[in-house]
Formats: sequence, C-alpha cells, structure tokens
Amino acid sequence: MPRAKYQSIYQDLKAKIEDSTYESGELLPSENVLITQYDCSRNTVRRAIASLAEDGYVQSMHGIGVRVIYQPSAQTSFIMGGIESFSESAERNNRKPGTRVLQLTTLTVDSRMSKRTGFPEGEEVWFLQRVRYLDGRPLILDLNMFLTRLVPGLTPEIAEHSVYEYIENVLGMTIVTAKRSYTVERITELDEKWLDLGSYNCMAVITGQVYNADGIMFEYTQSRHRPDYFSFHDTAFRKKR
Amino acid sequence: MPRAKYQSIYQDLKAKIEDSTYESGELLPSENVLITQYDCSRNTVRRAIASLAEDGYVQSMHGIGVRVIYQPSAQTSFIMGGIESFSESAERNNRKPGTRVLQLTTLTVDSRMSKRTGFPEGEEVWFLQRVRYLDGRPLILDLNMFLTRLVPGLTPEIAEHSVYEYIENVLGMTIVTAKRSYTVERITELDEKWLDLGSYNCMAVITGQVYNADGIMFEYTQSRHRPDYFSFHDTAFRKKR
DNA sequence: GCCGATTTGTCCGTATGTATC
DNA sequence: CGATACATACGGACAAATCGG
Repeated sequence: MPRAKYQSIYQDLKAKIEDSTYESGELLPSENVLITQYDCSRNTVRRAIASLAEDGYVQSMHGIGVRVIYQPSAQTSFIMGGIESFSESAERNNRKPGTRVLQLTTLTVDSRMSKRTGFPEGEEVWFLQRVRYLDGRPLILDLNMFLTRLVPGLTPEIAEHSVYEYIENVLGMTIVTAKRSYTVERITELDEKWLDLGSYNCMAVITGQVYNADGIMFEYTQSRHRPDYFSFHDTAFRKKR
Repeated sequence: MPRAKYQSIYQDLKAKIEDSTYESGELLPSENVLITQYDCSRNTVRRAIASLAEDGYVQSMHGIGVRVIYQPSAQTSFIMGGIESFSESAERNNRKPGTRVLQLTTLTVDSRMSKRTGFPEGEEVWFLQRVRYLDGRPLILDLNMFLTRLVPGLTPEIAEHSVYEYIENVLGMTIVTAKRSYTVERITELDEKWLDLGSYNCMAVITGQVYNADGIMFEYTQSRHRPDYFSFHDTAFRKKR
C-alpha cells in the first residue's frame, strides 16, 4: 500500500482505467476536477498523471486534456518487467517455479571478468548457476554473481529458495536499480545440457547490473530464456528536438 | 536544443556525468548547491535529477545525496531505444541503411487483424512490407500498417526513403508514444526468402503500436531482426511495498 | 481574425516530513 | 540533539495550446 498521496492517486486512476471507468480514447477529468476530487494540489495530481504516462496508460495533450491510451492485451508467455525475483515473476505469470542449483562457489574478479561484469578487479564474488523450472520444465538458465562482502553467508539452500528474499529480509539490504540489456544469442553446451530447448538454436538473454540503496553495484546477472517463454513490454516516447 | 529550463539542466548534468566531471560512484552536488549553480527553484533541479534517474544515470539516496551510477558500455550490434525511424537508428549505430519495398497496398481491417493489431474493425490501412539493409546486408524485415485517413498519399518512393519524415515534415503529424513488446520467434518463409539469416532459426521480433499527438493509434508495426543485429537496453526499479 | 475560457506546461517559494550523520 | 539532504505537498503565477463564440 502506497503511503504517498500521489501514489494512491496513481493507483486509483490506474484501477479506474483498467476497469473502464475511464475508457480508452476518452479524456480523463481535467486536472482542476481531479484536484477537487482528491482534495490535493495541482502538482500532486500531475505527478500521478506523469507516472501513468510513463507506464503507457495515458498521454497528455497541451490545451486539450489527458487521453487514455490503455488497451488490455492478451498476455501469453513469460513477461519480464521491473526488478523481480524468479519466484515473483513465476507467481505473477501463474506458473509453478522450481530451482536446481548447479554451482555455488566464490572467485576473485580478474580483468577479463571485470570488463564483462562491471565489478572492480580483485573483488571476491559468489558465482551461482541455477536451472529454473516452470511447471516442471527446465526453461531458464541463470547465472548470478554477488559481491561477497555485501552478500555474506550464501548457501545452496538459500540459492534454491530465493536469494532476493535473503538479501532483503535477512541481510536487510535494499535493492533499487537494475540496468539490463536484452539480446538473442546462440545456444551453448550448457543450455543444451540442462534445458529443454525444443528445436530452438537461440536463447533470449538478459544481462544486468543491480544496485543497492547505497548506489553500489552488488550483483551481475545473466538469464537465458527459451524463446517461447520470454516476452518484454515497454513504452517509449518520441524525442523532441 | 531544449527550451525548458529543467531540460537544459538535465542535459548539462548528463554531459558532465558522461565526461566524468561527476565521476561514477561519487555524489552529485546537493540540491541546494545546484539551485544556486543553475539559479532556479528546487522543483526544477529535482525534475532534472528525476529524469537522470529514469535513464539510469543516478540514484537518489534519502538523507545522503544523489549517487552517479553511470558506466560507459562498449556497444556492439544494433541498439534500439526511444522512437526512431530506421534511418535514424542506423545513423546512430554508424551503419549505412538501405531499404527495399516488397509490398505497399491498402486493406480493410477484419476482426482477426483487429485483434492482432489493435486497429478498429473496418478501418482502412496501408500494408507495407520492407527489407532493411545494414551495410548492404538484408538483416531486418519490417511490416508497417498505417491508418490511411491519418497517413494519406503514401507511395513506394516515400516508403523507400522515410515514412516518419513524411509523416512529420510533410503531413505535419506529431508522433508521441509507442508501446512495444519484444519477443523471439521462429523464422518464417518470408524471413528465409528475403534475409541473410546465417544459421539462425529465430528472429528478435519487436511489435508495437504508435500514437500521435491526438492520442490516436495510427500505426502498427512488426520488426524482425536477425539476432546478432539486435540489442535493447533498459533501466528498472525495485517496486516498493 | 480576435477574444476569452479552459486545459496543460513550466517555474517559483515555502512548509513539513523523514533519513542520515 | 542539531545540521544536512532528499521526499512530499501546497498554493500561486504566468506561458502556451486549443476551442468556441
């Protein structure tokens, strides 16, 4: 439950758009109307609207109003978005998650690995490799590297359950930002060995760096998905000149 | 050149981060300092910082300051982002673009196509299929559908050059929002017929709906990329509870 | 074409709350 | 506890775009 007023306005408007109280193509009530409805200042309403626009729910039109451009989509496959643990994603997509830990060791970052991961050379990190199951089928191969000085005490049991829950609830660290890049790569021997690939010879690959509340990058991750169990959604805006 | 003050502050800070005036891991000057530096209000500075955070350049820390988390990346392949025409993307990635128009016809949206594209049933649309060349090699297969009533007068010559330039500069329409989804799909006969696929049996597929300044969806697009010529970057944030 | 009403866009100043040190 | 720094919220002012009379 959001504590901030602009967040609850955002949630309320979003819900009303999703249940067609405000229909797609129509205009939202004007800012002045919303101000009286929610008994707040103009800035607060505008922050809520800005968030809706960022998420692709509405589009503001100068001098006209705010148009609803939301359209419900029939969603298949495995949708990524936000920063989520594997269990959270699986739950959101109504699939039963499973995990098998292949490897959990520590190692020291050398120059080659530093270049690839973004970790400083010489840092000690956990090296964790896992197979992820959805509804019983091995479909995702995950590689994680965590700074051992920020994520101490990792065990295979934790890795099999949820590292993020351990980090947040046990260690009390706050996860904030993740930078990701999405590519498509050829399958590797490891993919073939551990996953159910069907006849695909490519994988959808997500690599990323994750930052904690101190702005320190504490995790590097690579997640390899079988193509038909991968989907990502995004809203973009035309750059003004 | 940005007209708004918060945009020029955003640009200035971004430039100073990219040229290491403010180094990664360090804190930005506090908001109060920036207020005097840029001679503006607190809100204006905060808008600029919020934009930088959205783009993954900085991360705010309550009670501490704003940490720079930017790291320059060695970028290969063909990077997507924002709303860009193919020519614009090619130029930004330092590659020579080419286009071959396969088909340009009009058709009426039926129920099946309406479901797939999001266009209302019965609307008349252009159906445009093109092969895109990068440095002389056929690597991308583009399908575009435009509402004919909003994009009249399309010709093969325009399609070979740049439809977006025609829309913006000749028709005077403003492109604003695009919703996209990224998936990986098996190659089709058309892919095989027109593209240089190497040994890949998958394509990176971007489908999207594009909205104009009136909040009307005027374009549906599907862009099929050979895997090694595709890459997409993103910044995500951990959802608070 | 002009003018006024409406609506969104930008910016300012201030006050208060919360987190860190 | 006080100083500093970011987070939220309010209210006001003016600009810019649109629309109707």
